[in-house]
Amino acid sequence: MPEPMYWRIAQDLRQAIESGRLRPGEQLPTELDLRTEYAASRNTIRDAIKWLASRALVETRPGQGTFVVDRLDIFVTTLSADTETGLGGGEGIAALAEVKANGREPSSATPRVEIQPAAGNNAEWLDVETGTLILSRHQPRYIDGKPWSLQTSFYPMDLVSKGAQRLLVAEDIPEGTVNYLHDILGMEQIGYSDNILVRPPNEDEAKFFKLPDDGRISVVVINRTAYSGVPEAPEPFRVTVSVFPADRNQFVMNSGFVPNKLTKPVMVSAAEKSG
Amino acid sequence: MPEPMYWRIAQDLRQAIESGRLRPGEQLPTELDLRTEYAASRNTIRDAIKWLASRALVETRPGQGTFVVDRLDIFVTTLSADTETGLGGGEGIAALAEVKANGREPSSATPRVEIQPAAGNNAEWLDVETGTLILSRHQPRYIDGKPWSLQTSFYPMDLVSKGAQRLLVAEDIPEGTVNYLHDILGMEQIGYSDNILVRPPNEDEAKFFKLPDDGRISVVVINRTAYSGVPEAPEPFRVTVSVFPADRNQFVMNSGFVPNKLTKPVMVSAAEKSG
DNA sequence: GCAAATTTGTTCGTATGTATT
DNA sequence: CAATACATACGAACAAATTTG
Repeated sequence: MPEPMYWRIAQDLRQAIESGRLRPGEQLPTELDLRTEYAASRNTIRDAIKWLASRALVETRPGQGTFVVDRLDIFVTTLSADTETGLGGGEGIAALAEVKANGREPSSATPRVEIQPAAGNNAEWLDVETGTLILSRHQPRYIDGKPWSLQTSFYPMDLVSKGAQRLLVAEDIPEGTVNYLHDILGMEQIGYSDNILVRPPNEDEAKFFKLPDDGRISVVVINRTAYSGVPEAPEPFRVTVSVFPADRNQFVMNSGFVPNKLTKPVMVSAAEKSG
Repeated sequence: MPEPMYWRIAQDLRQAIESGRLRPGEQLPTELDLRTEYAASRNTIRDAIKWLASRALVETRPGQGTFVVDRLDIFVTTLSADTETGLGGGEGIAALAEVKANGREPSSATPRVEIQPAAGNNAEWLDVETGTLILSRHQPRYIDGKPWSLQTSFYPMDLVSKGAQRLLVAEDIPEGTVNYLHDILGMEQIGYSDNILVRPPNEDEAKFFKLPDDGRISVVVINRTAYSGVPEAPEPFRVTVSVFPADRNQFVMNSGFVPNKLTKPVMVSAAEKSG
């Protein structure tokens, strides 16, 4: 008996799920049933279920039972710039257009606007001294009414003093801030740099995205620094931090010439081989 | 008593970690010590520790104890094409150069070459019928001797019959296959499309990357389809699947004009706010 | 190299609480 | 309200891994 019992039970159930014997959405036998089926104690059964739950293969619902996870509706965001509009992927109109092109309905909540001292990453990316006041606009975004991403943009205050007053207003800027800043200040976004990382969600994020509060589903964080000015000396004028739940989002980056087709999500089978 | 005891204990320990009272690498009190400290049973203490472990705040080592996780050495991979070589980010020489530019030593194991029927994603991306034989080259890659990524490339067999014999040989192609195919067949890589997703590791991956076998650390999968031919009708000639552990890798994508500086990893503080 | 001590891992049993139907 | 199902919490024993003497 090299492997612990809870592990062998978990493998058996996993096999049942991956083979399709237990279908997505289907309920597993109750802990008590499994207890007799495998001749193990309830705690051991629970350990096996935890093994499956931590891998997002099943989910438990108090008072109801344990269920095979339903495959989520994956959404794909294009991060590279739109070849036609030149707009950055995932930004303003480009993002909305992509959502709509997939036959889904985007919406966003009223932004929360704050003025705060720059700190850490933001100060560095915006190339300002720590403590310099900057403007932040925080906005939850939805697809088909379901939480999709949490987005916070940071701007130097001098954009406001130069005339971009609408940045201060807690109202959506439907045409996108890139377009707005271009119209009002003549600023051109000449490029941007995305940093992509994965980490466990914090409490706010878990709550907003309705992620299980055990941290097993990570979030993908995209830190975008946008530049204006001249190509020889790009100057940062905006930092946008977007947070997406990792279990229902994929990202696409195109470079050079690629076929112009709608990007479908990649099917990820649990049995996938890489070794 | 609204919150369960294990949760309150976990929060207390989390606070100790985030405040710096417990430093990275430091050992937590043993389960027995915590048992008396919090006047709880050992199982309850273990539930609290599991809460922390599932969020990658601590790690347990059998026979030793529980330790605050040491911050990992984050490596940043640039996915966008090198503006000078035009080579795809993360590919062959470009990848090696990036690693070396960071003062680190890249290496890779001997590739495993196989001929197999195309299936699923690969068949679709390479635009061949399911079951068509394709060539796969699988290669583990290391940085400073530590496992960094698992990479598998798929090629249509006709590249071999047209003369790219070295693809069949289980030997590294140091100049990169893009350069090799260009030299031997005159093929030009005119673009590529990356699909990025996050999922739990499979068993092979967990073993290779030495990830905890409870699935709490995900892997980032980058599916790159590379195209050749003419811009009006790009044709796929290679699919590369790269798998990276999510806890020590970040990715950068540049678009347009951005400052030409070495990309540093983003510091991700556990106390990060987004809401 | 071995034995003892320490520490976490696994497994059982039991009781009570909370959410849902 | 009652039944069902998962969640939390206690206690206990032995196994396995590691360090220490």
